[in-house]
Amino acid sequence: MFKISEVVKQCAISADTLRYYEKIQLLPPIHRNDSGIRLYNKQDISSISFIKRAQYMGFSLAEIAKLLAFRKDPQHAKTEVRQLANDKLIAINEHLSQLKTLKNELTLLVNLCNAADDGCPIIKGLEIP
Amino acid sequence: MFKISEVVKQCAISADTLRYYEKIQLLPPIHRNDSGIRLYNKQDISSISFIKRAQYMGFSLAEIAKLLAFRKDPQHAKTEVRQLANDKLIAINEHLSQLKTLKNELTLLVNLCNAADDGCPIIKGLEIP
DNA sequence: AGTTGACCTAGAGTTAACTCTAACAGTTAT
DNA sequence: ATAACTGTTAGAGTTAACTCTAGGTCAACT
Repeated sequence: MFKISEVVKQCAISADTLRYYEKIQLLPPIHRNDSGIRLYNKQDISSISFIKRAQYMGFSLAEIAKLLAFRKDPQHAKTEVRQLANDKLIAINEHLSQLKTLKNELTLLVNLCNAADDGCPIIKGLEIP
Repeated sequence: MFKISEVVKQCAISADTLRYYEKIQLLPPIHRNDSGIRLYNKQDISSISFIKRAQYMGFSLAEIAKLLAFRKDPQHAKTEVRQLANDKLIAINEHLSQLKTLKNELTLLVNLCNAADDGCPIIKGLEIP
């Protein structure tokens, strides 16, 4: 059983965020001691790690809530979760190609900038369209 | 001179957004006719295109405000704008590598999902750490 | 006994970038 | 002339995901 400060350290998350997750029911009501202090158990820690990892992987908290629900009933999860992941992959690919384009354009402009005498080519580049 | 509805079509932007940009002084006060109707001139259209393009390129409205200011005084812009673009490039590279990792992990999990019999490997994959 | 320090709460504030609402005015079409 | 359309405003609401504030309790040290 871990007090909130221990979870803060272990999971690299703020106490506010932990309480917030509980408030929005992303986490279940956490067990309390007689003084009302939250005591997180291993399952809670596992859920928090799950949340952080899923978040890093691009899932929103709303999506993570579904994933956590599915985690309790894996038999029924397969199709829906795969759909969720597939949708994410499509979005990520779109995002990736946009970022690559942006990177190329910016790199070009920054390089041009090193050579230019008059004005700033970054500004000019943005003016073209 | 273009009425707001024309700008909406030409620039693929909402009237609300145009008025919002003027309110936050990203755009200058737009010329009005006797009835108080906004009439955008070519310079305004150019600024709006500039904004949209810069936005697509990953600049925030706050950054774009600076770029627009610099656009009026290109002589002094070079260093600062290049710095802005350089910072953006660094952030984009970071973002790109994170997205690539995420894509690889998700692809792997989705592929595993096709083969699994018990539970959902996406869920299990998230549980590992 | 007193003072930190960690913890608690409800609720407000933050951020970016819109988006919507209500209520009104002027323009165009029939 | 009347209905429909397009425009106007100030200001409130939205979204996600926190983050902070004020005011309080409780346990541990000095």
